[in-house]
Amino acid sequence: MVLRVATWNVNSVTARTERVVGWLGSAKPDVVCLQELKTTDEGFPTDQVAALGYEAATWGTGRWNGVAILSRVGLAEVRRGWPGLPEFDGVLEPRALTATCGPVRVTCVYVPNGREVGHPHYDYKLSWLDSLSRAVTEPARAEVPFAVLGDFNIAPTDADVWDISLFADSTHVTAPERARLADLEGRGLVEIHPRALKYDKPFTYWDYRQLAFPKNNGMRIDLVFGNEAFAGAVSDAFVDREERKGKGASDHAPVVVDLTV
DNA sequence: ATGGCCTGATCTTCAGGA
Repeated sequence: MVLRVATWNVNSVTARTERVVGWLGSAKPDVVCLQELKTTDEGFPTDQVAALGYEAATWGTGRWNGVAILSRVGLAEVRRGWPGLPEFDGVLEPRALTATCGPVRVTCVYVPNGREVGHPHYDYKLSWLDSLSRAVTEPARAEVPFAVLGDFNIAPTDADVWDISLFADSTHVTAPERARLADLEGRGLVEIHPRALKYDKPFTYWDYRQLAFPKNNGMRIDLVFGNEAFAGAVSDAFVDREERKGKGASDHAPVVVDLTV
């Protein structure tokens, strides 16, 4: 079967409901990982996505963070986080959700931002990523197609930001962060590189400020890592840049991966 | 015009985002 899997940081599913529902209807993904819901489980527009045929697993606690997995090919064995998931300021934040959706198992992640190098949130980001690596060790080796996908808040290479000279001493591009991505690859996951539909680089995020989108001052921080079974089934992958356009857009564009499984 | 954003809550100002 052909399966379309996507990840998208929606920057508030409440503010974005119309755009999310519209995109589901036009892109017709089978499985979607959403990040930054910025609402509670009760606040998620479950009925509106159900009307399009999607089951929804959510983990949202309020104003910050929040992740969901939508599926129209089945939704089973849902797990919130994993044992050993670090807390920040004593709070277990809703940043990871895993589910089996038909033939694939997916882990949806919203990796901590880090704020500034040296900030406690940066240390939290690195610890969180270490915890992720441990959590994916087993599914990475499994025969079931598995992917971890979401907003990693890391640009894998210098080419994944519009101007690396502006990122000296910044989060998102540091060696310790990138080492965590390499660690995922060391556990048998490979990065699925999306095509850009315009310009040369498949950026996934453009700041709302300073005309970043029209200038294409973007970053590629929404990433997909698949195990061998998942990567071997990929037929196409691209960034749906069109969704970043217009009034009421998220500051992130969806990353879409097509599989033949 | 040489700076230009968006969200939700603590709500007319702020933190956080990246």
